Amino acid sequence: MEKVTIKDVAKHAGVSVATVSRVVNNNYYVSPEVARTVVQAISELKYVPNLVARSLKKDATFSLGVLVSDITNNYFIEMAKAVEDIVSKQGYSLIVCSTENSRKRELAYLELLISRKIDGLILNTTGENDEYVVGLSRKIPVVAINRKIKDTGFRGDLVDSNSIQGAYELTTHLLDLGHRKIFVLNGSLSVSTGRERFAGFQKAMREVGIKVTDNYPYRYDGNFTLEAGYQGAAAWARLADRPTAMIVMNNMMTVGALKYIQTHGIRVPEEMSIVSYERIENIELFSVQPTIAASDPSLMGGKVAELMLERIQSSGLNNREIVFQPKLLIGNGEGRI
Amino acid sequence: MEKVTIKDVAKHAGVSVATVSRVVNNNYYVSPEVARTVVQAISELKYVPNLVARSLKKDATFSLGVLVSDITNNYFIEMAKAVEDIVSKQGYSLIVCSTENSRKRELAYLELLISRKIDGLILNTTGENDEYVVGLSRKIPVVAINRKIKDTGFRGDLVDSNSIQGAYELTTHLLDLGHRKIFVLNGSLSVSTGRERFAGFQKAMREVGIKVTDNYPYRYDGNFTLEAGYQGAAAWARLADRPTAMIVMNNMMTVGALKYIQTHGIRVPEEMSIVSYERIENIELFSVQPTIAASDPSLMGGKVAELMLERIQSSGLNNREIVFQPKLLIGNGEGRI
DNA sequence: AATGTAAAAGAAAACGATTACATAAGGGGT
DNA sequence: ACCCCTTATGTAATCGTTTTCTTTTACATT
Repeated sequence: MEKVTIKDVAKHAGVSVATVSRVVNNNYYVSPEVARTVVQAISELKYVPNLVARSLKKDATFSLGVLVSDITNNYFIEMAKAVEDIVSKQGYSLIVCSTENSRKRELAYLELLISRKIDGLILNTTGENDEYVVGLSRKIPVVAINRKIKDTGFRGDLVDSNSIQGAYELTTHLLDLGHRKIFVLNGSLSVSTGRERFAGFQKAMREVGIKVTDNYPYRYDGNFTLEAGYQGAAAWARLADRPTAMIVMNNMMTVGALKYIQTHGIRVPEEMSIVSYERIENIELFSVQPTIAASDPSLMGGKVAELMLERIQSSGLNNREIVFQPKLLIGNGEGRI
Repeated sequence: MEKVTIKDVAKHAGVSVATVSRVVNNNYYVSPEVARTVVQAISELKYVPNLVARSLKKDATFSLGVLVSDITNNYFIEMAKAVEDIVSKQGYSLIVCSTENSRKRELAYLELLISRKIDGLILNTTGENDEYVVGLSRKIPVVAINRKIKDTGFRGDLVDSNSIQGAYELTTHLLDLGHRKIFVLNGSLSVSTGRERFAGFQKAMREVGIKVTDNYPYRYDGNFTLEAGYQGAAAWARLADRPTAMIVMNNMMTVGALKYIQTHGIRVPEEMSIVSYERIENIELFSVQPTIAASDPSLMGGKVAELMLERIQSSGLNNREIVFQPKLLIGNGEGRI
């Protein structure tokens, strides 16, 4: 009753452990009769193979590490779910961890996952341990999501949303509505996503003749968190000449900004228009529904899974980059000037 | 460079593997000088212990299975996060899986987790494999969340929200506002949560002299999903004599119902008042903000972690039940009749 | 009849740790 | 001088699998 191993099955079936193993993995000559006996014994004893032992021997754990910046962000959950849906069919499990954008946490989790011998890593990098990640990337398959691995020498894939394009389109949308004084609520400029979204904003502004330099006055550099969004909106509110519009570079910050807006009774879009990058869960039910630029996290997750499985199967693949084009979903958070 | 094991470290440091192991686990006599050499060797070779091998030997994987009905439900994410925060300090990792309330999926995950040799199971049961779970519960520590394990013989803990009380208070709240025709949007009656919330509703109704029998006309039995919520609201809408209020038994269904309400232009609370069980993420930003009864998932998760760690450490504990009292958070989704 | 090959099964060596057991040196107590 | 205990280290067994060797048998080919 307690702890039945392959040995017990072998004894019970009157065969060697090798034979039992062969039946379990059915990948070698075993006569039908013996196989039947073994199957019988397995079900009688309720034997279930010890995956830990198997992992040790096979040097493969059939588990994948997923390291995202914020597990509270529904966007990542959707993505992880899509990944799981696919890889679980091949027997893989996910260990999902949240770095909270902390260098230390990320490193600690990376080390933990490595010692747990994960077969592959799916990483939304903080950008602060990228040298380490580069090292990893030549030991195990790595697929980066949304944020590029900074260091050269990285060996792996990237599944990204076209941040420049998305931010460009959001900005253009505001410009088309007549806005010229636009507040930009940036994400972390230390990660590619943050920089590129800002670049997309700059590009659109430049096209209407507005130079957005480093000391652009209508700007708040946040770190993609709810709190940063709240603070960013507060920074907007403190300005003497409040911009008529605001572009927020991710969903969490947008929620934070909306909370500020809500609690301070700011009328949208009369006093301020707001647009945002990335999907927000249940936005259809919000009283203020910002227009958003977004790529489908399920689709992205599907691609991540696909690349990962390929990379696990065949080594020596070149780096690949899959870039999704964000779509604009028009809301009610912006008005014509 | 590739794959450095304890043997390599031993050789490099000129000691036996046993000594290296002792240094790594520092739980046995090792002279300071030798220890220093070993530490040196470890860092030079960048040795990291293989947790798979350790698990096999120690018969402990330091990983916990978390099986919830719906990983898309922020409520469970918050809870899982709280659990992780605590158990990770003791070196435990979480494998989180989503059953989608499917018997088959739950069973498959249970078997997978067992063969992965998890040290403990945290389970939001579907109620359909409870005999199996009872069996498990006498092999590894099990902590149930929100839903009771049906079968007798279960050996483990339960962390729950007082469903009867929560539903009772929500109903009473509506009754106090003058409502008498109240539509009830039930969750799965096959799980304790669903049954108890319904019972709480019945109790409150009985107190004002209304018998809610099995063929109560204002009722829809859903299964805690978004889709069920949508359908439930549709069922309400189809009634000739629409009840003036609706009580929805979990957050996902409430979101579904709100979506129906939104897309069909039903005015809240003029045409219908709505109250709900469990927190909804970002409800502050909704245009309709139902009053909710909820227990704090972080607090509950903290308790779950605590019970689990205790159960891992000492065997032979009695079953424990921790019941959180839900609090009413008043919104704007209901009106006086 | 001799030989080659495929099918079937077992014995035993891994995988990378932990740990029970054995051994030895150094001191303190008598 | 003897014994015993503590400290320090090594040897080897073990955890539960998979898999490489073997060996044996049976059958087809010549």
